[in-house]
Amino acid sequence: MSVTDTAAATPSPRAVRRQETVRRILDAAWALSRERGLTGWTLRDLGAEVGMRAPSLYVYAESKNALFDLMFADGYRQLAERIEATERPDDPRALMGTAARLYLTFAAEEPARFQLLFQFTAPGFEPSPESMALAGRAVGDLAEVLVVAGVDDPAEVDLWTAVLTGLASQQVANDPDGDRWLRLVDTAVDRLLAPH
Amino acid sequence: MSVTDTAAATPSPRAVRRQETVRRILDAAWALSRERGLTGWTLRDLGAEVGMRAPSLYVYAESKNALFDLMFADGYRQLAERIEATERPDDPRALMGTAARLYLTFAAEEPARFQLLFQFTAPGFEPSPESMALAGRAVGDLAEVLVVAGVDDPAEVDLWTAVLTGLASQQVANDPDGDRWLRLVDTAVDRLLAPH
DNA sequence: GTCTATAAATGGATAGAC
DNA sequence: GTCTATCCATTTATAGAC
Repeated sequence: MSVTDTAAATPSPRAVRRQETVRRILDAAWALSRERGLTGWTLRDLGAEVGMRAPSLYVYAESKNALFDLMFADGYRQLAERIEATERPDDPRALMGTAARLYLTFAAEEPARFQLLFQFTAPGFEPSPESMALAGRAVGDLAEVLVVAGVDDPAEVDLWTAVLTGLASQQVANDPDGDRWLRLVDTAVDRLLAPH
Repeated sequence: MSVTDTAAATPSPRAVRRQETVRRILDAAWALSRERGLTGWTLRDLGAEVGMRAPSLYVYAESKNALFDLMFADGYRQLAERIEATERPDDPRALMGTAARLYLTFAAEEPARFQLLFQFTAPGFEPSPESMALAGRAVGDLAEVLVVAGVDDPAEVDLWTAVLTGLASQQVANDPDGDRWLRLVDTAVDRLLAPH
């Protein structure tokens, strides 16, 4: 095992420091995106926010797109954590409602994150295969919940993703500080899940 | 009445030529947006497409945002025409289905137009009050159809706009050349309209 | 109304010193 | 790892000739 091995059980102090700096950069990037939108800041701005000059950022990401990719992966990691931390009701209808509310509140609480993760709104950005795998896992989790609720038609998964992202995007775009679309989630679940 | 009055019953030849040039510019802008995305072209590109240099465009629009606003208004005019040209079934359920299909196909056939009209995806662009009035009229038309279908709760209008834009955005983003979400429209109408 | 020329500003990225 | 300095490309917009 090499001295610089970052996957070591006890990572080197150097690797730890590096990870901490990446964390600070990501936090700053989210903060700027929250304040000015996903495309509303430059590398200079980000450097200033984190306490360094723009060129120094290249030590941690080889391009601005690579930075978006770090944010993309970070966002899906946050979603996965949220899913893991949420209690799963036994009742299928309740489970479905919980899942829908989870996705919607996650989307609505950080519009910029929602746009990056679900609407690919960053110009010219395409997620790396590794990041896409994280995204696929999230959709898989939703499909899994649907199966428990007795819905196993792939077309149903499409319908649900459309409805959930539709509610989220209306909420984020037209009532970012309110709950005008958030509070429709139970109605939507009832209608979509009604016997048919 | 002045000689340059553009609202005259018989517009001056000069005004006609100007309108024709604006039309050519708009067509070129839509073509470029279709090929490269709404933000994928510059004023230079647009000028080249229409057969002039970038600075000449300023004769017809005082800024790039003003150009987006012309496109925005043009898009809603296209939607209004489409609505007007569509037969309205007497049966409320059939009417609702027709309206939903109209919106969805309109959105899906030109992703860039959908993004500009319904997702405000152009950077820094905000529609003028005049253009927003056109947009409001379109939502009003949908609400009107819902009333005919026996749905008059404002929250229902919100739910419908969310579902329709959700289906449209998934279609546009994930299956631009197919109909994976388009074909879900009747299912969606049935579920949302089911007695409750 | 269209052109050439150019301003003015932005912003991603690199070189090389420390 | 961070810095200064700078490159280089892009792009909106303006001035003024034709």
